[in-house]
Formats: sequence, structure tokens, C-alpha cells
Amino acid sequence: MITDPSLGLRDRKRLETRARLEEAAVTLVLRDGLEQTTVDAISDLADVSPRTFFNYFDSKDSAILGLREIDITAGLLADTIDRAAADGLVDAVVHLILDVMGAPLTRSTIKEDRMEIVRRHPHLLAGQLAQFTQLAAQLTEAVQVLLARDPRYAGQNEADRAASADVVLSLCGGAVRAAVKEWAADAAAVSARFDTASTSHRLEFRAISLAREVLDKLS
Amino acid sequence: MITDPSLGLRDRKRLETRARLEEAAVTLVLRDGLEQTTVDAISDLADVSPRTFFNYFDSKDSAILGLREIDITAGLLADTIDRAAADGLVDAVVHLILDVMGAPLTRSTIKEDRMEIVRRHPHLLAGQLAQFTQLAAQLTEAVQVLLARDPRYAGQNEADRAASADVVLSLCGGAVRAAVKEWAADAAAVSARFDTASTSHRLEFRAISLAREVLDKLS
DNA sequence: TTGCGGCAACGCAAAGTTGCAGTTGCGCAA
DNA sequence: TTGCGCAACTGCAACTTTGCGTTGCCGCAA
Repeated sequence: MITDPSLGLRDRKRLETRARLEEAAVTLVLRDGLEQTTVDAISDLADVSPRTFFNYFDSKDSAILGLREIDITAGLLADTIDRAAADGLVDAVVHLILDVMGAPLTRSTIKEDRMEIVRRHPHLLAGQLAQFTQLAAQLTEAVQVLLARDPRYAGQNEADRAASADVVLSLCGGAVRAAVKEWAADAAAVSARFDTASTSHRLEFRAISLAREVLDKLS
Repeated sequence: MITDPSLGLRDRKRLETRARLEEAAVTLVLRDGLEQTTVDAISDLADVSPRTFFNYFDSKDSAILGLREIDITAGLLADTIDRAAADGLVDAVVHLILDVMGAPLTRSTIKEDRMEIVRRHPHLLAGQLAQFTQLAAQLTEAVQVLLARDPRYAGQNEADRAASADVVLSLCGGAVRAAVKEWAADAAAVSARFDTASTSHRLEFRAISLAREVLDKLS
């Protein structure tokens, strides 16, 4: 239940509805399977109309993963800039992607259930990751900001920087996707209990290694 | 009309049906606009049922672009390997992507009409490019073959090579996407007549530059 | 307290997409 | 030449997704 009094009734209801939809989606998928779970059923369980479902989520998959519209806060961007200065651009961007895409997996109250679902249906995450470029002009924008503060890209004009940002994002996104793929294959095989926080770190570490390796060998 | 006598009636009919669908799609989109053109209308004009439409194409967009199932022939793979040896991995992969994705744009008989449509609706190509990773396990496989023949990746085991291939593909795919974005923005602004062959070359050149630049600056 | 602007939920309709099952007819071998 | 297997085509139903127009109610200001 959401009780933050700083929000008006309207916003509280909105948050509650979203939470109900997320929980309904996860519950039904665990109970009936991914294919068997329809948007209608999720909406029913959450007590809203199917039309409303799509006012909250872009797709069934988004609801299951609990992805909300990407919103890169000033704080997150600042952290990313710091990270870029400390560890380099690749580390920062990989971290940013995982933070934005993976937050519901590692920080939600139903994260264990979500992890279980993702483990059983790796294409869920992979699919979102494949699309994330188009979903998130914001990410490109954030990377552009990073590039603008990078001396190596100082001479570039706006347009070139946008293009470069796309490529950097694609590289890092690919690394994350590859890391997730491995993790899903591993998790399916090993099926060991795992702790979500450490999983997130392992993913980040692996993604960064992969990206760096390619940079290393191809340049 | 398809008249190659080496094919049986069955195959000839199949090719004809596909051609009719492609042409119907392009014709109707040019006449009525992208949104106004429905799968039903395309199927009608091509004299098949809407259900059959989806036996030939994954989506309306694919039909408009004339994308067929990706099939990397032995010849194409050999060419790509040669190119990798001569100009490097990035050049080869970028070329491969453009060849696979762009063939219908540069080699089809209705290419001018297609180019016109892509110019008016850049998201068509961008969308396909965004999805191409998942569509094309074959591309990943091809890149894996390239990596296997690359001395820098000689020490890697199968699994690591698969991951690296994903990242390389993502990098090059991003570069192509960025190049296409620029081209679309340009073409929309300039709206000049242009020659499809040289467009393809310019795209390839620009994509390679972008990829190399990122490799250069980030490593 | 009342009235108003706007957002949220909703129903409806249309389009895209996919699985299933039945029919037809090509291609091949006996 | 005949018969069989398989692939293509089809209709149908279900599901996902989106646009549009309507209704009701929250939040704010007079």
C-alpha cells in the first residue's frame, strides 16, 4: 500500500494501480505461464480495463518486467558523469543501462518472482534490451552529455556527437545483452539460488569486460 | 514475371506471389500513405488471403522493405571473410549488415519506389535495424566464424566467442543505424535526387567511420 | 464552497499478428 | 499413370496494440 502523504489522492491511486498491474502480471505468469497469461486476465485481476493497462505499460512484457518510462534523473546523470570520469565511458554507460533496465529486477518488492520469470524466459529481457535504443532517446541523450564532457570528443559538432553516442550506446547495449544471455543460459543450467544484488554486479562486470575486450582487440 | 525454368511450378508460383505482395505493398503505400495501407488491402491487391501474407513476411514493414528471411550464402560468407582479411573486421561486418539488410533497397526492381518510401518514413529502416539482432542469429553466427579466423580471438572458447560476436555485431549495427539516421535526416532536408548505388556506398563509408572512431577514442 | 480545467479510466472499433485445422494441388516414386 | 506426402493457401478465432470520443472525478482557484 502506498501511503506517502506528499502525493495527492490522484497520484497515489495511479501508483497503486500500477503496482496492482505489475503484481497481477507476475502472479499470473508464474501461475499460468507466459503464453497463457493475457492482458485481459492481468487487467481483470488488477481491476482495470484492458484499455487502461496500456495507459500504464507499452506492452505485456513491460508490465511483467515492471519497466516504467525511462526517466534519467539529474542525480543519476551526475553519478554517471562521475563514474565516467573515474572509470571511463564504457563503465559508466554500462552501469547506466543496467540501472535503467534492471532496476525493477533488483529493487522491486517482487524481484525474486521477476528473476524467476526472467530465468525461465530470457527472451523477455533480451527483447527489451534489443529495443531499448528506440525506447530510450533519453539514453542517447545522456550518452551525448557524457561525450560532450569527454576531451576526446571535444572537437565534434552536435550532429557527429549524436551519431557517436548512438554507436557507443549500441556497443554497451550489446555487451549488456551478451552478458544477460550468458547469465540466463547459466542460470537455467545451474539453477542455483542467487542473490540479486550480486547478480547485478556480476552482470555489470561481465558486460564491461566484453565491451573492453572488443575495444581492445579491434582498435 | 519469373521464368527461370530450373524451378518447379511450385517455386515459381511462390516467387511470383512474393513479388506480387512486395509490389502491392509499395504501390499502395506510395498511393495511400503508410498508415492508410492495411495488410488486408495489400493481400487483396496481390490476390491472396491476409493469412498468406504472413506466410511470406513477418510484418507489414518487412513486406514494404522487401526483406526476406536472412540467408547468408556460402559465397557471401566467403566474400565477408576476404573483406575482413583485407580491410579488417569492422569493415567486413558493416558491409555484411548492409548487404543483408539493404539488398532490397539497392538491387530490387522497385528500388526507387522503396527509397522514396524509406525517405518519407525513416523509422521503417530504423525499426528493422533495431530488431535485426534478434532476427538474425545467422549474423551472429557469421561474425563468430569471422572471429574464429581472427588471430586476436584465437585463444577464446566457443562461448566467449559467441559473446564477443554479439558485441561486435552490436557495435557495427549501431554504426549502420546511426549512419542511416543521418542519411534519412539529410535526405528529408535536401530531398535531392540521388543514386541508390552511391547512397549505399556512402552509408557504408559513414558507418565504418563511425565505428572506427568509437574504437579509436574509447580504447 | 463552488465551479472549472484536465487527467484518468473506459468502451469501442480497427488493425496487426499468430496458432490451428482443413483443403488443394505440386512433385516424386512406384 | 496413379497414388501418396508435403507444402501452400485458406478461414477462423484469439490476442495485442492503438486511436478516438465520452464520462467522471481530482485538484486548484475564485
